[in-house]
Amino acid sequence: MQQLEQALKTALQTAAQAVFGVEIPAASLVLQPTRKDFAGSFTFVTFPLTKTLGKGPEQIGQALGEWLKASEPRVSGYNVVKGFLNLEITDAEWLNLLQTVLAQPAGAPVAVPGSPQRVIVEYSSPNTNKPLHLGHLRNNFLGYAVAEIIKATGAHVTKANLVNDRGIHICKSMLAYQRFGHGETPTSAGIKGDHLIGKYYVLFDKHYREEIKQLEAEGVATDVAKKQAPLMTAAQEMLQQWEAGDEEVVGLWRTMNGWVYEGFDETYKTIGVDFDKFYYESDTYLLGKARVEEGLEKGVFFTKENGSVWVDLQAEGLDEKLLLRADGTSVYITQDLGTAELKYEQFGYDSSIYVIGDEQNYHMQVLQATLQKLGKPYAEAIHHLSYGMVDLPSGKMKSREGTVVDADELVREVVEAAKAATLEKGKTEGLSDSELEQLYHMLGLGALKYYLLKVDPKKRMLFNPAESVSLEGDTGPFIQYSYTRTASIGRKANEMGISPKLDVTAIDELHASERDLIQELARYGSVVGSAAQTMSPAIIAQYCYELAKAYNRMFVQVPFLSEPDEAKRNLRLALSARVGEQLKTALGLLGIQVPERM
RNA sequence: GCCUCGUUAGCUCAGCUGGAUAGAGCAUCCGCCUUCUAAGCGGACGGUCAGGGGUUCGAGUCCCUUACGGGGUACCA
Repeated sequence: MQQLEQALKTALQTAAQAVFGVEIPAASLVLQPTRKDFAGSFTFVTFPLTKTLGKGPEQIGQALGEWLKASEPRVSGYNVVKGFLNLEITDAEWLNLLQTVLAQPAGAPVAVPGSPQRVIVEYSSPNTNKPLHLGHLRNNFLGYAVAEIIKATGAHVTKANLVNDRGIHICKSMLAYQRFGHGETPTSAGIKGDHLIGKYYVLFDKHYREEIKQLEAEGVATDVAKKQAPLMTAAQEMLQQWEAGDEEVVGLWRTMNGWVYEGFDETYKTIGVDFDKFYYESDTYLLGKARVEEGLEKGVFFTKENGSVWVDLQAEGLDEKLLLRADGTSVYITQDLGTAELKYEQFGYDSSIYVIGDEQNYHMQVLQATLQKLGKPYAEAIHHLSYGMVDLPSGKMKSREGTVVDADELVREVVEAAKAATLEKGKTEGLSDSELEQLYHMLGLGALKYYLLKVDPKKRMLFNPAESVSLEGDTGPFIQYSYTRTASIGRKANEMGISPKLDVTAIDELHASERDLIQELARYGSVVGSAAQTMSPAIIAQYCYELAKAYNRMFVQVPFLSEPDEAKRNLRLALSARVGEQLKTALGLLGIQVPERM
């Protein structure tokens, strides 16, 4: 595709030289895809040339078009509408393009010049005090997809999960468990470990609020009550015990975190995300202090009277930021400084991506600026894939108000919806029970993943339950369905004993739907490139949709197996097979699997 | 207050470095299954691109401004 465009650009320059004796400035030498309602495939805008040439836009278009039609073999025709020169490409050139596409396997790495080679993507990064919810799903799907997309550019990618396994929030669950748990376990309760812990986190909050209410009734001011409530002080005590290595507390912490990890593992498995490396905040939270020391020695950080350590980022347009508390304990950013260094030591990345919600934009700026102050070589390599919140039709998700959408439950629902729809269609006789279960799972998750990934990550999005399980239109199952059509055609061809040999020389004319499809297929490389660069799986999702649509249009317009002309039939079978492979790999980048039948 | 992001069809979203009559899906309505999967295809309806200025051959896109909304601005994470 790029070669074709490049060739046309050079031809345009030659044309301008031959006809007008001038050079087209690089800025004006832009080709854009022709709008659907006009004939042609590439459009050159002649407006910018009117000044230098002193001629009308149409006149210029006519002259250039005429020259190209006569002298450029790739151009079969042209038309001029106002300042737009639309170029039509010969079928031979389209077939040429198809051959270069087919020369590479569909899953072959797409080289992107100047793209990073060693990449680490940190995503998921859950707290271990409650189960995953809808917001985590967006994070997980984004992280997984971005990692896969960058892999597709040939880079070496490490998927990392920084587990936030320590802190006051964990102690709250632990404390509630101690008080009200009666030795309950996930097995004895028959509840997934993460949900069990989540139950106690909620329980803590409930009792805590009762205590506050009671204190308030006794005439204590609200903010004082919040600090003085017995449960809160007990939780803080527990955190100190934990940091001091108290055996009982640490033991309980290990047990309860263990339950949570079992629960998370199960969820990760069902939603199909994975990690190459786990970091635990309990291991890394002290590492940042060494970086703070380093900054003080280098004189880029400073100490206030009370002993707290700060960095002054006002020159960078930020504020003074605290790096270490007066009592010497670390804050949020302290740990991040440590983890960044650790990751660099272990993986030597030239790009380190953090998949974190956009409420932390400022924090990430501070992190990067602070690392720059320290003169860290990897500071520039830090990229924040900042994504927007997922809103519900009822408004914001708030865990305290119980308006969160639980991840496990949501997955069950989408799979159930896929099952119901599949049974209704009744096209799956002959599949075994386990194959059917797999199919429902693929479709349900396909719908959910596509739904969450098709929106630009940076934007806040609305989660509409009905639309997330929808199977029609711009949805995952629509694309999966298109894939099964290619698979079906392939099977039938096999049964009929056809092993298509593509002979492009025997084809005199292409159908419009075939040209469109070739153009779609040829775009894939640049699509992956820009998705990787902008860290946007939405671009891949859109592409899958466009490709599937182009295929379906062709599917209803021309015959495949019953095409009498053998050369044409083979071309279509080759196109169909390629579309299937391409859809499979592209959906794979989004973590979406494809069934052979549905 | 300051910083930052957003506002496109009834709803959910596309719209690449400014380019043609602003595009999809859903919803509503109308067609198409005795030939390869109708989870499909075609068509209709639907827009003062939040408002106002500016830059230019040309602005949804760039600049300024107003309104509304989100997020941030903690010795919380």
